[in-house]
Amino acid sequence: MAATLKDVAMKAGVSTSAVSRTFTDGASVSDKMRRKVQKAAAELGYSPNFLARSLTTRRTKLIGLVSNNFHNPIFLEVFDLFTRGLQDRGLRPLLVNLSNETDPEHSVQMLHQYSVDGVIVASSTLPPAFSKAFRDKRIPVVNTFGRYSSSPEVHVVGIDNAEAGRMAARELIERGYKHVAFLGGPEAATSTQDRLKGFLEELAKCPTVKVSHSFAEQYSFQAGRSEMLRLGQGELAEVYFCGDDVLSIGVLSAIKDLGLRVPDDIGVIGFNDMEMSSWENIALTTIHQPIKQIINSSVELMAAMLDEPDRYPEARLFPCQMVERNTLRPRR
Amino acid sequence: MAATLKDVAMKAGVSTSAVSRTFTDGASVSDKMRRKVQKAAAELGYSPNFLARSLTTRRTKLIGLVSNNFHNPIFLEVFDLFTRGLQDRGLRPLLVNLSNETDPEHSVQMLHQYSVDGVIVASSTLPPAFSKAFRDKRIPVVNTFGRYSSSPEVHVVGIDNAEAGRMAARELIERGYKHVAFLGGPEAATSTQDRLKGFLEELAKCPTVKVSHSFAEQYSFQAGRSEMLRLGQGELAEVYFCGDDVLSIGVLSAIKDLGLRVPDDIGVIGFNDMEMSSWENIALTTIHQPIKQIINSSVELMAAMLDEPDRYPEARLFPCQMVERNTLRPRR
DNA sequence: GAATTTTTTGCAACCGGTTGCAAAAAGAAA
DNA sequence: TTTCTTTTTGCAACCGGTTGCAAAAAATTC
Repeated sequence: MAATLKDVAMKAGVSTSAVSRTFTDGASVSDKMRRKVQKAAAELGYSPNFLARSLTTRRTKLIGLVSNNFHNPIFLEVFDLFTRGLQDRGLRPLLVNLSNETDPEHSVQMLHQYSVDGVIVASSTLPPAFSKAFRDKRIPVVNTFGRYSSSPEVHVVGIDNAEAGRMAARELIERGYKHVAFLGGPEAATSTQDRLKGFLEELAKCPTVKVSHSFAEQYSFQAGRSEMLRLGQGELAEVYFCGDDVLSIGVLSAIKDLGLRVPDDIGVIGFNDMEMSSWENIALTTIHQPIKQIINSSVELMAAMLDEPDRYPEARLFPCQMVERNTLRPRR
Repeated sequence: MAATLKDVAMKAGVSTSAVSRTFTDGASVSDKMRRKVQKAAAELGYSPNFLARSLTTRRTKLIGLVSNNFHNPIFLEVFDLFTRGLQDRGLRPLLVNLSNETDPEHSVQMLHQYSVDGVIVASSTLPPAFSKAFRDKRIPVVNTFGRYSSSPEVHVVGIDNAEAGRMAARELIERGYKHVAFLGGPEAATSTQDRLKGFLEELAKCPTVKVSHSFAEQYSFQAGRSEMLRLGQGELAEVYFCGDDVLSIGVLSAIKDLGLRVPDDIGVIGFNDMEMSSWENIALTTIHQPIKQIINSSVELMAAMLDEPDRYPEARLFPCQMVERNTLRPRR
């Protein structure tokens, strides 16, 4: 149906190579030829077929964007930033939702079959083995929000979760809390483990502060809420460091139902600083994860890898920042 | 690098056709041959290249998923449902973020160049001309959340926004409100116009009820909040029908700052029923838009169009439902 | 104007698959 | 066994492009 290269060549009375060259930048064509071809192309409404082209160039400009986190509002910001960043570089995101996928290996193969130029794994809960599966197929991969390791096997862009945990601990100590608690996301997630580790590490330096911890079943409002309601049955800590903002908001809701006031009776500090946390009726004090920088850097790194596939793996870590709002008692 | 059809054929000592046929279902191959080929393929780690295949089959299984709404939390649910629905049918979403795209025509061409099998336009704010551009290129298109028209030129799946407006009006009348207001999203959006039209239409039947209306600049918390704060300077209505839940939440926040109580002093009814609206600390009374059904139906329709590209355009409309929570005074 | 260099162009092979067609092989009927 | 059907297989052309190479054309130098 649509016009092909051959049609244009015929119409312009030139060889197919000439047409191909007019549509490839950097190729050798005279101005006269280019004009002639462009005229014919315009008349036929021709534009080159990227997929056919990719067969010889071995470049599709397709990037697999894989995630399993379609319930945390912060991921809408993530998708927005990724799609724009990729588009700005002429790359196209092929979105893969791993939420109910039984066999991640299946996705690896599928992306391979679509000849994606690279894959971005945007998740802090997927096992590192998943990202490595792409590397084994020699597909460039960036694990955004992945676990920091001193000897990374794939590129990781994100934050140092252990340091973030320490930061939260220091903040709570400074504010004079004497009984603090960690309310993490899924226990199996590496981000949860690392944040808890850092948190406990720092608090170990202050033996006078009592520490406890527990986990919500997932990063969601209801999970945070029900975990907090459960905790409300027993003795409560003075402040809760939550693994994620959406969890924190669930916790805030539970605290209200328990008849307590924030931050007077009980404090809450979140993690991520998603847009919603700044809403005036929420006003969550939280630790800001610089997702804009993280994502831009991920895209940049991916673009660099397309030119240099065997780049030595690196970890790019960005510092987090406290964002003071209304859910923690003031500093002394 | 990766093994090709030819490699497998050579290794198995058969023709390339035989290999191709073992990987095409419905093709004529003997069991013996199939086993022989599969063995060789397994040893080489071969799997067919979808893009090369698409050249002859003229099917890529790629579906363009276009949206310009990456800030409304409900769209995370939308993307989740779309990606899963498409994946379940072996289709692959190529995500396009139209937010900062100056020239939508550019996206049309790009999707054409990637030979997508179809395009889903998920937006209630994009002009109908955009969807039509795909149809003009003979690319199957479904406009999800699009405007209902009695003579649609492209497939539309969504709700009857005018009817939704009427529904809201009836609800408020029943509850005895005597001064009601419409607080819509962007005035240019067809969904806003249609809802307002229905709303006014129904209220015109009750001349005793006073009606006013205004618009927020976009579907966002801050837009809703600042519009409500502005309205707070003058005389307020008894109840506000908001164009969207996220807008409503901004409105609720403003009302709180104005020192008023919901629903005693002032009522709010939202639209969409996104997950967040059910959170206990929000508990927004709203009109539920059946997005699950809408999206499943869109995917189903898209799948059907792949087999029958010239299907006569239809409008698929789903009824909305009131969801009673805590932001409206009780029915009398 | 001839010789030399540089640029432009077309030929033909190739990228990794699919498929119509006819020949070969296998199975059924006589 | 022979003949007729049916199934399986391979050949070769094709899908829509790109590209190395050598020939042709244009530009430069003497």
